Amino acid sequence: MGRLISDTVEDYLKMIFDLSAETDRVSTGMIADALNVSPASVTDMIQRLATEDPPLLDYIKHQGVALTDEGIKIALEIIRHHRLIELFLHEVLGYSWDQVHAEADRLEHVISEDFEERVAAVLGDPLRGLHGKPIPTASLEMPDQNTSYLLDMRPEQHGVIHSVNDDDPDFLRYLEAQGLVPGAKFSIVDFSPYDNNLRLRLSGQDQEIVLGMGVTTQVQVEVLDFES
Amino acid sequence: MGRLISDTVEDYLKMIFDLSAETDRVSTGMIADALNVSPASVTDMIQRLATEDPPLLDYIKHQGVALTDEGIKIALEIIRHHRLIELFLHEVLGYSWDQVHAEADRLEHVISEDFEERVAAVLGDPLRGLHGKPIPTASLEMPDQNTSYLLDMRPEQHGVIHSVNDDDPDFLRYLEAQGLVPGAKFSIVDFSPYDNNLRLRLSGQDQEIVLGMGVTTQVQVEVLDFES
DNA sequence: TTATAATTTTAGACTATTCTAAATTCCTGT
DNA sequence: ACAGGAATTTAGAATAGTCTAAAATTATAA
Repeated sequence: MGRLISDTVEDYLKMIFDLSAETDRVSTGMIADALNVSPASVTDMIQRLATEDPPLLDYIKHQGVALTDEGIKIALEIIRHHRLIELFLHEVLGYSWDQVHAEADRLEHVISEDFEERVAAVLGDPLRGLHGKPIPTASLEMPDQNTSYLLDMRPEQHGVIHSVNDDDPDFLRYLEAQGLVPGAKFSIVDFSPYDNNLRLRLSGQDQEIVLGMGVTTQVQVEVLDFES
Repeated sequence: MGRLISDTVEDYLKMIFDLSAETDRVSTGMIADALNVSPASVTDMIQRLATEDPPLLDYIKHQGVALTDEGIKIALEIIRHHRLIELFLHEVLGYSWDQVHAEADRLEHVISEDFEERVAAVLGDPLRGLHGKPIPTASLEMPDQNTSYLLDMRPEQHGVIHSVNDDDPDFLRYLEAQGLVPGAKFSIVDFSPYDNNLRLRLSGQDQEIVLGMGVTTQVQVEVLDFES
């Protein structure tokens, strides 16, 4: 417990956790892009984290990294902070859903366990964040969510928006304007295989909307068995 | 405005502001003691801050430093953050008055202007902090408070507790147990010139309490013209 | 007023994080 | 199977902040 983890290290671990959703091993280049630092800096850092005691990363030269259990624990702690803070900023201080991310990115590193607990209590121990993502539990379990990407849905299928990426305020305002918020139900009307565009209709709305990969890769859904 | 001020620099400026209440020029040694760093580190830092553009400190070798107007502005910004956050933690999250300081010391550096404004609004733009100290206004004016130290009061005088130092949780719990909280009225009963002990009675209480310099130097009061 | 003590400053070094540029390794396509 | 290009790693350096030990300055006090 008593390890001294810098904000920078926390950012690396959190980002590697996110990127691990895509690939088994996360490459130096992916991390560098995501964190806006040079690949050389990433190599330095991951080598350091892999030789910590206990190691936070499992690193194989030229093959990228995977988080160790220890690394996962730290990442989940920060992700829990982040999502609780986002919800708190919205519920208690009236932030809009596109404003919360930047503030949470700074606060997540400095709050105490006590702060975390009190915020969770005020919010009623929420299971999901403002953008739909699950919040790791106090004992750092990440609930399974049986979701898929909107990208992979096809005509005739029905679904409900589960969660969206929270890091781009413009994108979030766009989604909200379209009604693409967690909980919104929809049916797929058409799919265009050449550009991967999806045409869908939100339940309760007449108009159809067409979404390209810039959107469909950023939105996670639950597929429903029938229209409801 | 767009200067990049590190947390460390903010801590130096805040501390120098506090110490400036005592002396005109603040010495290297005082800062080193207060921040728990070596005198050599302080010399390095104050030389740097005095040669910033614009300078944050006015520094004369071997004679200590004073804040420039620019330095004062930054210090007041952080002090405003600190005191708003302390109040917020108490009012909204139920922290006790001895718990708030450590948390505020970390949060004060990372909150945005937006956060500051929203918290101030939720709290109703308070003028005084949890421990009685004035809160700098949004435009960074520090309200005058016409107070003196409890230390300097003498028998027959009456007063009201204005504010107390917030940085020692044990001390704060002790004060609370004694009823020595901002707003409490009292009369001085006796003064012992050899040990500087003061005997006083809180209004509404029969029992008298004796306080030494360890307490009376840490408590600020408003002197009242008559008992009320 | 001069020696001694206290304080402050300088010098040199360490850690964390970052960078650029050069070297190395891996992968892919012919 | 190997040449070229892409990705990664190494090497060397910068900055912010800290330290200890030594040198310099100021203050004290006989």
